[in-house]
Amino acid sequence: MKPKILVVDDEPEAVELLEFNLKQAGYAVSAAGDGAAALKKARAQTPDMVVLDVMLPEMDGFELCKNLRLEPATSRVPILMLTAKAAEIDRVLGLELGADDYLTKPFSPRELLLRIKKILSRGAVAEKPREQMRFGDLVIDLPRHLASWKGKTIELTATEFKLLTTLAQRAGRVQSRDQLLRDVWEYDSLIDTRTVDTHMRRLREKLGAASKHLDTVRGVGYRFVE
Amino acid sequence: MKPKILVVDDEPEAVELLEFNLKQAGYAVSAAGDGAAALKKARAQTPDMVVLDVMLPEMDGFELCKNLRLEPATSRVPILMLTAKAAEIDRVLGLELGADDYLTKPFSPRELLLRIKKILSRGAVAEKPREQMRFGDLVIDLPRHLASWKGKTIELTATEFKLLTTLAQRAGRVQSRDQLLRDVWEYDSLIDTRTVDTHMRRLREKLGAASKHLDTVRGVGYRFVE
DNA sequence: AAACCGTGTTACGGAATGGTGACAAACAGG
DNA sequence: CCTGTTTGTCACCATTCCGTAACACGGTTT
Repeated sequence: MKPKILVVDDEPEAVELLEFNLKQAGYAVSAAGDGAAALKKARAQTPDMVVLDVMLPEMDGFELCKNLRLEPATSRVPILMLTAKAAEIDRVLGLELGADDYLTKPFSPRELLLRIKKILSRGAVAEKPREQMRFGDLVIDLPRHLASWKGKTIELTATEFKLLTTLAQRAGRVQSRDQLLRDVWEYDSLIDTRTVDTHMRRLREKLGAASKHLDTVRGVGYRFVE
Repeated sequence: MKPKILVVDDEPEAVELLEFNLKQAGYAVSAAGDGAAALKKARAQTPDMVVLDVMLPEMDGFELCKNLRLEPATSRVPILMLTAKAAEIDRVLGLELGADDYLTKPFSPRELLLRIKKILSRGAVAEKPREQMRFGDLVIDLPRHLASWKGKTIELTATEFKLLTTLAQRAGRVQSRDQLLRDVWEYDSLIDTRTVDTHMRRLREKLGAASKHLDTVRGVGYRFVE
């Protein structure tokens, strides 16, 4: 599972540039153009990191940073601040705001990626994906894009495979349909759809006996059990 | 009011060194030499933070960390791990253990104090909902969406589960029916309050012996007791 | 002691939920 | 351009779940 990064900047070109570079580097990126939207997205997605421009309309970066720290859901998410003035640095990193690092504009993409990597590797969150998983007779191999049951490979389509791996990597924890739509389909909008159900059905059909690992939690979502 | 810090290490000299530095910096310090003693002290004092050496006789640091997280009284206390090997870091900070930060030996006192200050400044505000709770033989696991009694899972519907967790997270405090309707059902209007009663009954029935945790407070509401 | 209040208990019909089969659009490969 | 596969959506149905009403019970008040 790629680390999720939330980019907050009011200039569309800046967002686009950041987004391109981060995606290139293998991160999952979402963006927000103002403080209110950023708070909302952060709450909903709990990203692994927030990259945040100080200059924002309405709620400025400082304010947003404080708010992120105040909410239980986001208080521990690392924050990287983008600032124009070197004079602000002390305040940014101080206890009052508690950002994890800063960058002064202009900066190179390489510089940015280095900072991000450093913060994430420091271990704030960073749940690195397991490349191969085995649950009894069920083996899932990510790089080979293969799933097998008792040594016999199971033919899965791309979506089915991604759904299976997403569930398996969070084994034990229930995933809501919305979460799955975001993580597997990469939808932002919350369309009410039975799509997830249908794909679960197809997945179960193909897995056969191995489908005992896929639990339905009525009223909540689905869960992979070991 | 000085923040209380519990230091856990089996080497007396190490404890002394830590104690000196922390007291110098204005913290109230207590110490424990092994896992069992640490658990007992943590329960009794509920410190603001635990500094914990991984290498311990009997119960090692990992085990202790897990146990601290499981008990309601200490599950939210930030933990700073002292570890010798960089290889262990992932596990320490991962979901399984959930320490808040780590330091590799050897480290300077200044470094230690910086980490502590940072964690405390953040954790003071962050009352994040507990993901797992244990009350005697009753275990409630939010992400897995599972409740169990003496290791045996209890089948609960979505609403019943939410009702149980809502009460358990505010253990000790009485919740009025209106409050429960707001928090569990997310209703604004005042509908028939007997709905809560009915669900409490179903919950008690399914919990069996564990229903001793659910108190009725006549004329007020319900309360979860430990 | 009787009326009363708050809660426990039981039962039931409507509503929500998820499984299933079918289908058409989108897509990929030759 | 054709063909077979994949994928999102829909309608239908069995099942489960939930809210309400009605009644029973015990403690409290008058």
